[in-house]
Amino acid sequence: MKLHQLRYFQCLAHYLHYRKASEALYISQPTLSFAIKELEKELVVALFKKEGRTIQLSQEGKIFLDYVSKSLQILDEGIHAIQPKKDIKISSIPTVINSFLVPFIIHLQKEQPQINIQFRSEKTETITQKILENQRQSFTIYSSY
Amino acid sequence: MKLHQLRYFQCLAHYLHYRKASEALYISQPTLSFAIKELEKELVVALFKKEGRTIQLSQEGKIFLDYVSKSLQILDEGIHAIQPKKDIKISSIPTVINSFLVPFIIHLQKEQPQINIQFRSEKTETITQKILENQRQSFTIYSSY
DNA sequence: TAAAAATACTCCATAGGTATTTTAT
DNA sequence: ATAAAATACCTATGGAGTATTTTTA
Repeated sequence: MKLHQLRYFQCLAHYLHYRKASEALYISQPTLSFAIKELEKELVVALFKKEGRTIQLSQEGKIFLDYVSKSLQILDEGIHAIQPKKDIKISSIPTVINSFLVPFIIHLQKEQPQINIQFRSEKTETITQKILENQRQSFTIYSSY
Repeated sequence: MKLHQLRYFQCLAHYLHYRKASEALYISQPTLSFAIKELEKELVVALFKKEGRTIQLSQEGKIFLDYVSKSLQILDEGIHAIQPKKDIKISSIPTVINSFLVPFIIHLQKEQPQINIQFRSEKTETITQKILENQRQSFTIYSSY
């Protein structure tokens, strides 16, 4: 049994549609079909039943989904619990804050609420001076936000 | 992250000894070392700390172990919950029951308590007749018990 | 110096892909 | 006739191994 099979199962149980689920998982439809088939083979239990061109969870599938969801949730909590707090400190000129940083940070905070972000508006000379003094690191974010 | 890495982690956390844990897992010591290292790399957290030639769980390792144990236990319960009840019906001549079947079944019941075993003592002719009538299936168990 | 873990490689099983066929409305 | 899932086949990543080196009590 593989962890990814369980995540795929959970996703397919949600969509009840191989193509849509595979898209949500960013994998191909045959890959998802194969993964589910392998999981069912190992469990010797059909997790889904075909009803014409649509699929439904089987009785065992429903039961298994409950356990898998709880199990994965606890695992994810555990992963999160041991992650060190992440700090991002950004110094920027005002123009960049308004045009680019604010929407990016709003998005980032939604996705990664554990990241602590501080930003301050400063002159270009102050920023470059701090980088040169190694008080800050400089890198470029290529973003489509 | 892989399910086997979590099981390996759990086992190593129990033995706190790579060689012993690897033996309990029926894998080689380097394979265990590599698996744990990969897991730590992915988590960006040291799960164990080396104290001379012995190892201990790190603070994060202790926390993670709690979550992993709960998560895996729920998963295992789920797997068990959807398994159909297994039935084994054995017809046998008395000699075989005493010399071979009894110790085997004692062992099997300990390992697989969900399996329902029925056995009955019968004459060779009755047994072969039942097999021929397809009331029972015949197969040979090669066992070292 | 001996026991344990880490490192360096090799190999193969399988997760993933693309192309195609089968199935059901 | 069309949309969805299954099947067939190929590729490449990484999990497992053995052999060896490094580390530490």
